[in-house]
Amino acid sequence: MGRGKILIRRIDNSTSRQVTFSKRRSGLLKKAKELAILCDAEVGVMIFSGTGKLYDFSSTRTFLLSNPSSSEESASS
Amino acid sequence: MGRGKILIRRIDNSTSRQVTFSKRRSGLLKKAKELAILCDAEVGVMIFSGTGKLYDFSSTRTFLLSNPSSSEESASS
DNA sequence: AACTATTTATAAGA
DNA sequence: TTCTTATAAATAGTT
Repeated sequence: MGRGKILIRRIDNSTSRQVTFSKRRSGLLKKAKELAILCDAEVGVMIFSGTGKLYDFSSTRTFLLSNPSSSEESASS
Repeated sequence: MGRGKILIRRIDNSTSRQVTFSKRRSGLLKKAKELAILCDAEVGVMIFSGTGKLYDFSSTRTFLLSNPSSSEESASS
């Protein structure tokens, strides 16, 4: 999906890995949200970066832990 | 992403909704797996269909039980 | 952080 | 309902 085809294996270069993490994390959370809306499904996604930072999405407030500070609630995409 | 553009809102027709659920569920789980591998991230996805059936993915066996800040497996940069 | 050439996902159809 | 394919969307590499 880009200028070239890639193999699905760990990206060695840490800068590239970080950039890809940022792009794909956004894409995954967006698709999770779309699935929940389109199909009326309950969807939860949790992503921890290498440094332990959490990025998540939950289609319902009480889906996983009811954490009010979770990061992707009702963002526009 | 298909023969036509769609709006992101609940699909009324239940047959279409089911077909889309099946396709997009697969796509979401695939992308979750790719993110985990490419970026060495911990990723968990849970999806419940309207009938309550669970589809999930976890990049690590202990995903839901471990402390993210203490899991530093194979970090090399 | 933007851009765009390409690959990939997928909405409709068969 | 599994397979196809035209098209929308995601994104890899670039600037």
